[in-house]
Amino acid sequence: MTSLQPKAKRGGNPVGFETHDHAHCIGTAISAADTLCEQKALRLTPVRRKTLEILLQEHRAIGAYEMLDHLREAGFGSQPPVAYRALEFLVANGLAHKIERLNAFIACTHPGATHSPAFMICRLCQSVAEARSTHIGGSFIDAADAVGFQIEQTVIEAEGVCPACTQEAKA
Amino acid sequence: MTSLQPKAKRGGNPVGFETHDHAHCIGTAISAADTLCEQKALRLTPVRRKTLEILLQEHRAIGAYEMLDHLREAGFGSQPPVAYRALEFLVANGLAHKIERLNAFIACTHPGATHSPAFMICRLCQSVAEARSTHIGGSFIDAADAVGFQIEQTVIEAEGVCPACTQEAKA
DNA sequence: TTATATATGTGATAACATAACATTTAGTCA
DNA sequence: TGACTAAATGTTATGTTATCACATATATAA
Ligand SMILES: [Zn+2]
Ligand SMILES: [Zn+2]
Ligand SMILES: [Zn+2]
Ligand SMILES: [Zn+2]
Repeated sequence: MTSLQPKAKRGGNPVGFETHDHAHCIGTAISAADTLCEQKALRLTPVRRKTLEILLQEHRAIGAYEMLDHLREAGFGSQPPVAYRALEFLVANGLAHKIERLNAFIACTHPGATHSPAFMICRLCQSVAEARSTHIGGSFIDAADAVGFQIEQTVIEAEGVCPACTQEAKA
Repeated sequence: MTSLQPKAKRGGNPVGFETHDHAHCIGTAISAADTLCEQKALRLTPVRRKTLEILLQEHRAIGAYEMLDHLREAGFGSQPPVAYRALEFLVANGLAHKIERLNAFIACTHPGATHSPAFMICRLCQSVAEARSTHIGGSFIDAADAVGFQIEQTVIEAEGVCPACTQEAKA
């Protein structure tokens, strides 16, 4: 993990390439998840909570089998459905997302509001940043409307090189 | 396959939900591929050509193992790399695309120009339409530029209900 | 021709994902 | 409380998607 720091960001910009107080970031996210689950009467059971904690701790996209390894170490079941079911719960309730390009999962950086996320995946350091994608998805929705296609869900992912890796390449 | 027909399209609109002269569509596409490969000094070998023909013939997203079945029947090798390598060639050279959401492949509807395609996937009839996505990808590129992320490739896919299936649902 | 690079065939295996069913746990209500 | 029900978890087995490694064949270049 490098500490090279790209330009500062403001609300509404992508999240994930900047340095930050990670412990605080985890705590905030868990609290938000607790609140959200209480409001929606969802059960954030131990294995689901641990799964979310691992996603937040790692702060990157994690495959289901890598997650399974973590869960096993934490004393939970050791078979694939254990991981897949917990991840499915988190994704279904907006606490995590699946990165289709990577067959991997990542914690949502702004859970609560329903949103169609967009991701930027660095092919060099494998970091993944989530952007609020209102306008990105918006133009897609317009294009779909024009032909009568009813969008229910979108997958918007970009692969490339993150700011930090771009800097390193120049150096 | 239904023959219900949504609104007509013009150039620049999505392709794939309308009825059309399929034989002509295949012939045109193969010719275009021949031309493109000649220009770029690419080798459209028998197995690669057959793979493209199958994608065009089926006119839908096809998994690698289904493709492998077709290739085996056509007298080619019967092991997974046969299909994956041919598909990789077609994708790398813009003659086909991978639909990440489906882990499947589809012929490009307008090969030649480098483009970042966007797809609309019907969850009812499994049809897939490719849209020219200049402005869709464009807004994503702007968002990435704002944080210094260098986009090299994009995955833009929408899942929902196509015009024909929407009509059927109403009826 | 000889050398070199590219492409293909094949067997084995890795990585990702789900079906089916038994067991346990959490909430409901007589 | 205990019996009932629904939800969640554990586990076995299997299905699906993708790649590695290496031998062989084919095309291109010197
Ligand atoms: Zn999110
Ligand atoms: Zn990077
Ligand atoms: Zn295309
Ligand atoms: Zn449809």
